[in-house]
Amino acid sequence: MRNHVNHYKCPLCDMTCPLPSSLRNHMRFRHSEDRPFKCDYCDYSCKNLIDLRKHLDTHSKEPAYRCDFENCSFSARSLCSIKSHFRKVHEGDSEPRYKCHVCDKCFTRGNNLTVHLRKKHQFKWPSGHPRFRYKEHEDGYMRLQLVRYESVELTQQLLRQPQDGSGLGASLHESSLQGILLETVPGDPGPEEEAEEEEEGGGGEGTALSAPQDTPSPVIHVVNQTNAEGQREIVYYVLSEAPGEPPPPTELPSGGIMEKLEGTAEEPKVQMM
DNA sequence: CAGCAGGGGGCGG
DNA sequence: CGCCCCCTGCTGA
Repeated sequence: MRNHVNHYKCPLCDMTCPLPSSLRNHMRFRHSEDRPFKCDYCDYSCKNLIDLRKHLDTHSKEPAYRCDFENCSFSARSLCSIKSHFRKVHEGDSEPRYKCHVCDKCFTRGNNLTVHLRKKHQFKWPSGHPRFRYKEHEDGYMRLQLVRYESVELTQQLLRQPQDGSGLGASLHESSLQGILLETVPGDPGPEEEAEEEEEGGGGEGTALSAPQDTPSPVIHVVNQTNAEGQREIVYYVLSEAPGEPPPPTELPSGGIMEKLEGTAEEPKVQMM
């Protein structure tokens, strides 16, 4: 009870879950090809009922969803379209809220920012992590989440076993953790302009990656590595348990959400810290 | 070409 | 369910 970490690790990938049931759920979705829910009108099949219902909407001729707002005749064939319409038209929420943390360009949708990050800044997501996560900041903007909350066990395993002899292929970053420069950032959320021996290229636009201000004192491990292709990768690991302090109520939801992202930049202007 | 937006699908919580 | 993925067509610079 002293910490909120995920204790149950998937044997097939680096996912960890807080409960056996959630791990079972994960394995069913992620590592099973069973698609017991089949569409009666086409060859489509999927893994749960919700997705099947979403698919069935695509077979209906007329829009299944209508806007509830007074005198609004907007209709759409998907629920998310209705919701985005409502936010945009009836709640005046039309300002783009997804902000690129590198060049401060704003986008209306997360996936459009994703395209921008990949094409303009050569970001990518590591294997086993199929998407970017965006986090809402104090200023209301959604920005790429550059840290991931890991369990204590997971992080210690990572730091302790740089290479696995068995080659089971299930460890965190496989055996690619050789020649790592490891740097720990103290909990002080001050301006951590900790220049390494590497020179910074472009310079000016470097938006600082700040530790979540609302967390007490997260222990952040910054792993700087070079992968097989010679590209430089930076991986952030954040322990969700700050020693001697209770987990914050605002962030770090009950399960000890873990997020990990690594950004890579092929240019020598790695600025994410 | 970059950005926006609709539609449909995947999947973690 | 919510968030993000991809694919695609449209639009303006």
